[in-house]
Amino acid sequence: MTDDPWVPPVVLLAVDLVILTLRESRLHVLLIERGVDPYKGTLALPGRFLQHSGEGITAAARRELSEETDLDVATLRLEQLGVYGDPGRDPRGRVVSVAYLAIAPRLPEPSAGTDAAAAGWHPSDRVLSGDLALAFDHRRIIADGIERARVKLEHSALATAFCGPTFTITDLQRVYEAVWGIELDPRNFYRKVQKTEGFIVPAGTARKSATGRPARVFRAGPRTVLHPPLVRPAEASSAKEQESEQPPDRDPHRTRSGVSSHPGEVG
Amino acid sequence: MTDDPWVPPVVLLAVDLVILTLRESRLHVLLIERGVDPYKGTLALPGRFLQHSGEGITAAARRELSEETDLDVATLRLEQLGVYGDPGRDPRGRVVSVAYLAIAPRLPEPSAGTDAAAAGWHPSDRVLSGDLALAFDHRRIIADGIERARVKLEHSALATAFCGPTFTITDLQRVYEAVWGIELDPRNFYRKVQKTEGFIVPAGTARKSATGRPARVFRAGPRTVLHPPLVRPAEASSAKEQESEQPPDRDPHRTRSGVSSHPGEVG
DNA sequence: GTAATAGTGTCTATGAGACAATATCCG
DNA sequence: CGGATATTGTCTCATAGACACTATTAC
Repeated sequence: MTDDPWVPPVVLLAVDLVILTLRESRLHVLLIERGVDPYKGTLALPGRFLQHSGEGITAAARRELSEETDLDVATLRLEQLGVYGDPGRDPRGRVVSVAYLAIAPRLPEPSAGTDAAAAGWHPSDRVLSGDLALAFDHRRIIADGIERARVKLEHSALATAFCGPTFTITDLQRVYEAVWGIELDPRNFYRKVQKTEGFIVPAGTARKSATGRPARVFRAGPRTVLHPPLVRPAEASSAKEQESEQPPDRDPHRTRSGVSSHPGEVG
Repeated sequence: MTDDPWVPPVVLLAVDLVILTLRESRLHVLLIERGVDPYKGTLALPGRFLQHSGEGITAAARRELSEETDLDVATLRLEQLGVYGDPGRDPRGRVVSVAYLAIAPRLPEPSAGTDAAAAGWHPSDRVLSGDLALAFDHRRIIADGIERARVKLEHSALATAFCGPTFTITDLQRVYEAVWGIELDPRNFYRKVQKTEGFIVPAGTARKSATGRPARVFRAGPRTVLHPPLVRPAEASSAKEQESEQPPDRDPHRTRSGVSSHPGEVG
């Protein structure tokens, strides 16, 4: 806050959503195809400008989320990722965007939003690898969002948000494997998850599968913070990220896991 | 990003800085006393509006930092904390503020900034406890910043940023103790820090102290990410924070340590 | 039976935490 | 020397990871 009497310049404020889900054991992100310039025809994150001066930022994000998904917005969580406001990131002028991260269980095909020619799920690795062209700085926002999800999987019960109301321990393992991009030992994972009291709780009957022994079914427990954390192996960070996801380090306080993967770090 | 042809509302964009340092083994935050309304005479974070439409957000933050401290800005690190943009947080209108976290070694008394009647260091616990009145939502911003620092201490070499160019292992321990608000065993801390290769490296001669055996001197090493992390004990999180720092939970994915202590989380 | 997945038991290496013991300064 | 702090050593317990083994289904 400054007290300068002179009138400061104004900016346009937008929200962008990184909505992640699992489809066929792979991490996907929801993208829309832009219907107008700039970047007409290019894939982009769902987002919108603030509708009016009194609209809260998270309120705008929540509204956008409900437009893009058919889910009950009240059950979904939104977490602020950060601000992306480089001058020149949007040719229309000074647009500052607040990015949010949302995790969704397997969804039906998304309903096309008002301003979206098409909305659909895209594998995260295709996005990160540069296989797909993205509008604005949205590739970086997605990379930051995925890294945030990776970290949160270690320390919070976020993984259950990828699953439906009930799930098996194997389901949960697939979440970790997809987001972290590695394989885990099912037996150690099983014990680890079970031992973390309150993480998951039994939910009735066993679920039969086409083959093999039916698995017990669980639902998310009251515990939201994993203590001790479910540490991801070193490979899960260094290996995959350095080649694809992370741009050259800009700040010494970021590296392995994106402990400081928050946008806007500067030296 | 939305494609609506209609003109969206604009907001004023500001940056606010949470600058932390250690003084007499206690965590302090830099505050200025506001010279004009609103909140004239109240303590607040140093901050400013964007100077012109082409100014980058981090550039603005860096500029504000150099105004408030005499330090070489190039050596300091700025990390984005989040966006604080609730309607009504600023009586002057729709002001959205991007908060940054900076860690500083022991500084000389700060130079009064242009718009500050006075600038000075204040113990963090007095701020968090509500002992001191703060302008706007700055108490929450500070709480978020401190929590971020606590987490980063676990996973990154951030602690060295609190120290001068060289320091002893005991110096480093005091950083952890002050930020985490607990006491650590010097012997275990010593080994732990030494074992983490690249965290700190010897820097020449031993430093003599008034009493006791002189300690070896180190400087920050190349390693910026601690792997495995320097886990803080459970008491360091739950105990202190629940009473003072954290408001009632708003999101199930936050609790112990502020894994998700990023602002703006909503259900 | 076999195939396949779920779940349990066990061993080992490593790290955390407690804490005794030693080293090196000042006076 | 005694007081104080630094540094090293050692012991114990808990956990992670590897992996053999048993259980329960479908066919």
